[in-house]
Amino acid sequence: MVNFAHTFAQKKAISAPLPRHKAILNRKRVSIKDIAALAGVSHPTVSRALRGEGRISDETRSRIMSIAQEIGYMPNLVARGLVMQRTNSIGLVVTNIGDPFHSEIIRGVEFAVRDNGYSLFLGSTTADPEQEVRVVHSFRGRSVDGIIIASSEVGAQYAEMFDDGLHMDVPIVLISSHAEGSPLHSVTHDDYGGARQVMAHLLEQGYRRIAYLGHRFGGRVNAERRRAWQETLQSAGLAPFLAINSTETTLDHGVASVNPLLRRADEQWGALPDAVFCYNDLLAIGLISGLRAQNLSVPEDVAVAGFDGLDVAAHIEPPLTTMSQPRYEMGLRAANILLDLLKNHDHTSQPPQELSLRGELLVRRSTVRNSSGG
Amino acid sequence: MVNFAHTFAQKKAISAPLPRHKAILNRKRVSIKDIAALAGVSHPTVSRALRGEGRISDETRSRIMSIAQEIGYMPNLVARGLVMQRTNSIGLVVTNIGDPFHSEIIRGVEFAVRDNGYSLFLGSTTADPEQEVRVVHSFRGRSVDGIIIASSEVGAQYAEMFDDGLHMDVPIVLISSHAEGSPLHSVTHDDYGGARQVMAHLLEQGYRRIAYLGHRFGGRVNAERRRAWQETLQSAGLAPFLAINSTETTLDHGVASVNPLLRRADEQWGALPDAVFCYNDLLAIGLISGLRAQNLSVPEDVAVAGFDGLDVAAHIEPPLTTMSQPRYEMGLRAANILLDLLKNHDHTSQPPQELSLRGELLVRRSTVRNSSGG
DNA sequence: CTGTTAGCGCCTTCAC
DNA sequence: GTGAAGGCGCTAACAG
Repeated sequence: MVNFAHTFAQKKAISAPLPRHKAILNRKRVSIKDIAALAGVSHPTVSRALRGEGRISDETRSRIMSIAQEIGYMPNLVARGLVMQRTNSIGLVVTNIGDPFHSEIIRGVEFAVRDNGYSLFLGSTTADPEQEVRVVHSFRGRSVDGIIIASSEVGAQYAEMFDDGLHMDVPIVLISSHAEGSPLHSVTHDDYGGARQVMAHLLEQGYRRIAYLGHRFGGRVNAERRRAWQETLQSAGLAPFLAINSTETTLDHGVASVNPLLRRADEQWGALPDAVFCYNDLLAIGLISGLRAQNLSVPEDVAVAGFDGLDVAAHIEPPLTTMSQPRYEMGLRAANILLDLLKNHDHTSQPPQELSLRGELLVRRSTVRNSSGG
Repeated sequence: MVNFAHTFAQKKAISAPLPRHKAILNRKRVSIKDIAALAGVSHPTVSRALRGEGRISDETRSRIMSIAQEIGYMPNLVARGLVMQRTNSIGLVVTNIGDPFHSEIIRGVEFAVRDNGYSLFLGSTTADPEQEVRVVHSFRGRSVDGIIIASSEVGAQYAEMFDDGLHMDVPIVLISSHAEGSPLHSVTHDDYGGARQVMAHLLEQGYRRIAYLGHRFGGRVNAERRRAWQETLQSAGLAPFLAINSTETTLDHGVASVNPLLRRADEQWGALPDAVFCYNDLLAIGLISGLRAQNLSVPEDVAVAGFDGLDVAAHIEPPLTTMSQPRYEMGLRAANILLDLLKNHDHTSQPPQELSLRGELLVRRSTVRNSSGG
């Protein structure tokens, strides 16, 4: 089906020298010394030839190249990393790989990283700050050239750890850090602005008793979304506020939030909430499912809005109104910031880059009454 | 919030020696030579002390340990990897990180790997065989100790590439390979058996015109599910068969499958299909969404069954009947097989391990008429 | 118990 | 243009 020899022959020998003959890979791995012996030159010469660097006669170069390809030479990146003090690898830390928000970030980072010839270490933390620190340190032990941390629980404290901000040996870029005020490179989503948009939409639709279903351990991100909710209601002269906090942001926790939510609403308003603004889509989708199980219909009885813009949000019933974050792009941009920093050999002198991206409000039926739209 | 110094003090110095004083990490990274100089011993002695190996007086050992901790020593895993010919890292190849099926596999692998002190390289292929080969070779260049490949498009051909099956320098474990008959270590799901269960359920519910919505590039996996579908219908004396193939397995492709499906059904049966068995949950959820857009109700007009057991499948409307694969466990088991192989220094002599896991049929409302269950 | 010597595979001065 | 020597940080073999 796939002709590997052919595949190989088309690539530059140095970047991915594939063996002409299968079976060659079985031998102990060949080094530049082996090539040198076969070519009758010294290994530094082979090294230069393979990297296309230095003045070398075309004749010896092509001879070396063809031998390299013949015996299936493949540069040892570990050895190169040791001498170069640069591994061409970066580490990515996420809290939960299974969460669609994070998996899109991983996808973006992976693409950018691979596209630039780097390799990617992946580690997860399950939102445990100590585990996060442990993973970051393990990456440093691996001598990665840079680190990206999504949903950091530690955030600004890295600056303290490393004493004076960015002056650490390996640059760090944060994505949607849960921690406050990081003097570090970062890519964030405009959570406050986005949440204001959602709230404005809900008010415009005529909802007044708007509850917030938040994330107890959501740190800065949750705080921003909640603040937008609260300020919007205050500006509109609406009170009291009803907020519930979920300890995790899974579908099941969304379902489980229905009862406390309805109970609290009954206490405060003696009625159902008009609408619920959820910390994220998983909670929102779970909530809708739970409401349906209680024979409450969305949006007629209770409207629901989410946050994130998961693909599946468009395909549930009713389709979910949500603030779509450019998750893939956030990963991509974070990786590009890091790779840029790495080009500058002296990344420690760079001022912190702070990039804030805007999402897009996707209005769907879960918040729109008297409409057949989707 | 988090006291790093404290966190560190509790760990063994060798595994994660954190600095007592912040700011120490700013210095050029310290090596065992620095410690040796401070302690007035030779570096090999430091090396031995740190690894708790060899006979060393308790006095010098503890002196070395405390100096190491004091100056924030951290072993350089690149250097260690070079001399040990073993990096304590493994590579994981997936086709699409964003796909929930793969992200759960990643999660399982990552957990097992980290739990055993290994690091994880991640690469994706977008289902391109050449890209898959490229990623695998880049991992070999990184000198990973082993490789796990999910949904391989190449599969058995690795054996050919490496001439005689398992006798390659780095062991490979396949998860749900799309390619046929691999003489390689593998973890698979019993797709044929699982699909038989789904089909038996559909027949039992009285459906007769059962279509299959497949994955054109699903290889072995798709073939097995489709074969189960076809054989079940044949055994039941049902024909003709209606199968549609989607080029990708996304929600949108599920939506887009509605029209060709209904057209074909009209041609073959002059009626709607009774039920549609889908290659996976994403296609199924998209299909349901698309049917709803045409004012067709599930399961009354058309029943729909999926495959994978995504969490969200339980929370859409109607809840989706699906064959739940133990995705996380598949990743976990694959990693454990690999790690076991790695303990045996001579993994080349091991016979291929082939593990087949069984899923669980989750019957929900999308295939059950005249019922209020879910 | 500890120091000396050597080398993993590669790159980078320098000479020639 | 090319070879010789040295070292990245670590572990391994052998002395003592």
